[in-house]
Amino acid sequence: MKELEKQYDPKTVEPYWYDRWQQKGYFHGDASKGGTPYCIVIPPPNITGILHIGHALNNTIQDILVRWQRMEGKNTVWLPGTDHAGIATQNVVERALRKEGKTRHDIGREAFVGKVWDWKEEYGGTIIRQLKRLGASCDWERERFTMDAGLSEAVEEVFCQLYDKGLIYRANYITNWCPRCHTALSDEESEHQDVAGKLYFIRYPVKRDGKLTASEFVVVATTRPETLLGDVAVAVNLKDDRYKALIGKTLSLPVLHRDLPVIADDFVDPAFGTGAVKVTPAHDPNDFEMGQRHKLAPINVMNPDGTMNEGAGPYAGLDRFECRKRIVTDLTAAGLIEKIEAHQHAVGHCYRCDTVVEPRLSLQWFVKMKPLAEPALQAMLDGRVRFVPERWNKVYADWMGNIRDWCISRQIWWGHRIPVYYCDACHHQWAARGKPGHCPQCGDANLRQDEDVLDTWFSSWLWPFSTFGWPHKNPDLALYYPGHTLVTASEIIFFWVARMVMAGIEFMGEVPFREVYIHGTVRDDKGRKMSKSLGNSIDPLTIIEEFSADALRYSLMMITATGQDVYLSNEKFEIGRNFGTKIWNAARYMQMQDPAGPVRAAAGFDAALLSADDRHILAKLSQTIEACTENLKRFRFNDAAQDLYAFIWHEFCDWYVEYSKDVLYGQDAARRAEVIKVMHYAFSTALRLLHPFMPHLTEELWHGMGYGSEEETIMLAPWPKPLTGELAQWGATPEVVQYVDARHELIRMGRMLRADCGIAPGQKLDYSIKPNTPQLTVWLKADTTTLMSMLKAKSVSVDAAFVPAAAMPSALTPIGALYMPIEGLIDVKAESVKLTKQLEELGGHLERANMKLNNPSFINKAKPEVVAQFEKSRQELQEKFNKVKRLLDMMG
RNA sequence: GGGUGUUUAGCUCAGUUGGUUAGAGCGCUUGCCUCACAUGCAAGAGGUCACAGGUUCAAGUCCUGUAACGCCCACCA
Repeated sequence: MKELEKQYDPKTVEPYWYDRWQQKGYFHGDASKGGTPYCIVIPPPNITGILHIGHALNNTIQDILVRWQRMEGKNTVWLPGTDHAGIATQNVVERALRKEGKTRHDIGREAFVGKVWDWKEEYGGTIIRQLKRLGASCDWERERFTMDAGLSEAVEEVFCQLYDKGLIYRANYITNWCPRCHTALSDEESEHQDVAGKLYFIRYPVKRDGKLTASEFVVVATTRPETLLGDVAVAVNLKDDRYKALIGKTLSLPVLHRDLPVIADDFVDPAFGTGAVKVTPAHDPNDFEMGQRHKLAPINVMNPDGTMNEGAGPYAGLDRFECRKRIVTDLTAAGLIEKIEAHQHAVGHCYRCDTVVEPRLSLQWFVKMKPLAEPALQAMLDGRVRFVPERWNKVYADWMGNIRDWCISRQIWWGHRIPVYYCDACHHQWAARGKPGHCPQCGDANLRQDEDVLDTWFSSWLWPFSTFGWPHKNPDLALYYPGHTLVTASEIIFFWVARMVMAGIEFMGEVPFREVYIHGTVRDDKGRKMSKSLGNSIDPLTIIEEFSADALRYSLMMITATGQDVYLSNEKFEIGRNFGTKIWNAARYMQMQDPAGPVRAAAGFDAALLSADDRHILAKLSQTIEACTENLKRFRFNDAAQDLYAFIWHEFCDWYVEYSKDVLYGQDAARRAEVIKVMHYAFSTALRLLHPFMPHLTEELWHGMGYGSEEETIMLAPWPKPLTGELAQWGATPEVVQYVDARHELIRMGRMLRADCGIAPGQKLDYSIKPNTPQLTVWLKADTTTLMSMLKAKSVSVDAAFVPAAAMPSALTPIGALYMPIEGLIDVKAESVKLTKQLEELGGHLERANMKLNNPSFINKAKPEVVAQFEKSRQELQEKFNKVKRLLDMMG
């Protein structure tokens, strides 16, 4: 126990406690200790990354869950680590290399990969250090990297299993190609962006009897004129009368003068463009399929870097966009451009470098996804894994249901090299774990390994079990798999979450986590995504510097409604800072009153000495425990944060501390001791609830106040339980709560009157409250009309008989008396619900009765007495109905 | 094109199974450096709950439609 400084100093306090927690090993989970596991794996940030505000949000949420569950006594692991981020990291190192005037090809594969490792050693830990500054209670002893030995082993194992099962294949196919990164991309890595492009209408001359006709053309529309160099046909719809006669005829490809057949294909939509489509199998996925259907060999006219190759004839060597310009110029000169229209369409962009993606034919590796997706979809439908908020279930299901094969090969050097080997002697090809010495078929030792590396996500999708030592069986894997919760943003549901579910089921036989909490995206105050290029990003470390890590964490939680996007600006962080200051000062107040208070508080209360206010704050505390816990269970972090804020600031500080001053500065020693006990009880409990949100401040106060011994930590203090039994024991009944709440209302009204009537704050007024009909008598210098209207606005009843003038101090004018009915308050909601049920029942009867009476067959068949009797009872019912309705109206 | 989210105070947002007077923070107005806290205290003003219908005794909340903005997915060249 030490005296609290006047000013809280997070800059020294926060790192102090974080280091201590780490030294003491509080973050580490030990499988041999057994118990109920609670495991979260971190979405591994890229080694190229620096902590941005989205990470801060994501990791604060995870830390809150983990710290809460740790206090609940679970065997907790939050497994941290980083992702090697293939393309992104390679780009960074290549850029550095370029500054030296070199390319990766100049230094060779091995040296380049060595350089990336060097870079990783030097800079790859940045984000980890930043997570520590945030207060993340990760199990750092378990830190993993997607390229470390264990994970690489898992990657090879998975590749071989899928390969041997026939789920991995190699094929020539149109893939998304990034000409800047020189690699294929998966569909997910190609981001569609709307682009204001142009639709070029180009004339293809028709040949008759092998000769060009001067005036006959087929006009095709395209957004990428340069690809016409790779055309092998023009397609029309069989049902399109305009072109029927041309099917089977020959056209001449502009510029290159190649002969192109006119073919018929259902794919062509007669309503779009001109109804005639150029067929370019090497540069368009649809055309590729058409080419296959019609057995037309593709012509590739582009190099991997996006320049035109020798197939482009005179345009060889030009960049694709330069070529586009030139070809349009040339076509225009030749009179072959019919028109050019503006055309808005979606174009794929590389998710790493934002270059326009080129659909391009190349030899790539793929994973067959359907067999993996079906059980993963089923797991969600069964509820074995569920998304919060629920709406993401549908997004997940849609993707799983329409899944396409996953292109997993990348033409880069940084990553897990594809473990496929080729024997040139016998042309055998196989996948192997570890580096094989010779060909298993012919024994030849002259082997080649595939040059490509795997998609980064091919290691990420194994993260929940590869990090625990899979494929080797071990106690960690047995206890901590499957994990409990996954916390992430919606952007990587397809990249990562969905694929982890598939891998978990395929290789572990069970989903990797039970629930997936999808939080919102952090945006700036104009609704834009935070990004470096926009210059609108808020650097969490700057915020930590200016406010504190706890302030950052708490503020983020206050404004993050479940799954909603967060709009952020700098001043939002004042919430957390001010809250921290408030708490600090409340603690100082208590310490000043009685430094030994916490010790005495441990003794428990003497119920007979508790006042209504004491009981009230204890009841509110219990409500807060319950609400806060429930809200954490439901991922309602903003509500939980709000609960704590309202309790600590408004109940505890605004009311209870103020109330306590009367007692603590007073003479009644027994009451004084009791109030101090209550105060410490409430405060220390609130600190525990707040710990997951503001870990450093709460630990500092836990020790500063002396709630735990030097060797203890609030991190492992038990999570508070609602005080159901205790409240009854202490006499903290709902009536007491209602009474005190009502009195607060009265006091507020008194203050209002003071303020409105201009009574100086220093001037004492005489408020008297009588039991049962607590009456506030106010003497004020104001007229009755004013008071009446004020009271009316607050809908408080005013006794018609004012206090007799004789009873007033002569210097003041009596103006009114205020009544607050405490006994006999009607629970309008409960009563209404009761009546509503009655009404529904009556309504049902009534409707049936009406139906019967309106039914001709009933009237005809029934005896008149029966009808009369029926009519009578229907009227009675109606009356009853109206009565209930009137009652309801009165209450409403 | 399909899906999905948002629209509530000047601003940023809560508002759970429909139910008492629609809340919070910031900002604003007024008065206070009152012995924990001016990063504070007390009081106040400020709302046609996007719009139009509907269901209900009762709608910010449920249903139908409309509009604006946003996000995701998508091989009409």
